[in-house]
Amino acid sequence: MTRRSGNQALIDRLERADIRPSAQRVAIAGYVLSTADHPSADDVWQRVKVDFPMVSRATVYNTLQLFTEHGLLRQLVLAEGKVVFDPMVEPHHHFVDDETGAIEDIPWSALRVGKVDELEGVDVREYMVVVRGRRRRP
Amino acid sequence: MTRRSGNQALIDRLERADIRPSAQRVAIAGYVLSTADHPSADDVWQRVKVDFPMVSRATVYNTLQLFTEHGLLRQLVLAEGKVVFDPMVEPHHHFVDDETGAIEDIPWSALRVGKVDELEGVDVREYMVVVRGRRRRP
DNA sequence: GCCGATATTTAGACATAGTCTAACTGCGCC
DNA sequence: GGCGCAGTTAGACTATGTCTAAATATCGGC
Ligand SMILES: [Mn+2]
Ligand SMILES: [Mn+2]
Ligand SMILES: [Zn+2]
Ligand SMILES: [Zn+2]
Repeated sequence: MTRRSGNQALIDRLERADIRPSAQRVAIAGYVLSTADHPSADDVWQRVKVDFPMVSRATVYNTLQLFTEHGLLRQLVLAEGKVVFDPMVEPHHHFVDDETGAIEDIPWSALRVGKVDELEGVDVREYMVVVRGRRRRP
Repeated sequence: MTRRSGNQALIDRLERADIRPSAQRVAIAGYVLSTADHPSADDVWQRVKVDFPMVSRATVYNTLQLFTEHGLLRQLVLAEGKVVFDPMVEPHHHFVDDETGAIEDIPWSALRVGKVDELEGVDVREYMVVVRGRRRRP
């Protein structure tokens, strides 16, 4: 299965991450590596199927796992029953809307967290602030 | 179904929270309201069944939900595939051990978070720092 | 270009957390 | 004692995620 391109940048990105750019992987990457949403695996599957109806659920799950292992995505667990994927792999914080469940990024510099290095007896790998509440009506 | 007591304090606590203290609810409360763990619903079920073998899974789920609605517990989602319950309802932060999955409380005063009130366009209900890493070998 | 080896994809079975339903139990009140 | 209701129960059902075994695509050597 080959794909007419415009996808060269995406293919390069996968190859730089040591991932063979199969058609399915490029299709999945095309959505998930550039979204500002924080989609679940099934969200990604639904979206990719629009352009690529034959892609299987297993392939989407496997591919998201692969991208995560190769540092292109992060997995987040912020709400019940759903792992979501985040293409912003640099440290940042998150806001979770109580009403809609939407997850939004908060830039690292927008909040200030102190004294993490004073925690006793732990080697910290990462940390983030999770803010919950409501987006204000405009 | 009646239960020999020593449970009067627990019964009072449920009644103060406007919850009728059935035998099942008292048994569940006896574990979940005083644990330092952050147990899942099925963890609670397994534990309560030791002393109370006939309790059903639905009752445990319903009761934990009820306790949460009445402010005796909080639900946390910090790792995949499992909602956990936390009897410490005051604001605090959490450490998640990458190796064991164990969740530990970090007192509110142990970390310092600034600029949350400067976030634009959101009404903040709560926030916490989630720290991930490894507990250091002693 | 063909061929065997390897990597990837696929459908569907399986596992598990959580929800829902409909029947049953037991207590409070007449 | 019988009625009504809150609470409990077993089990069916749903949804997310994992696993398997077979099919397919790609690659490197010829
Ligand atoms: Mn979704
Ligand atoms: Mn558990
Ligand atoms: Zn993010
Ligand atoms: Zn806690």
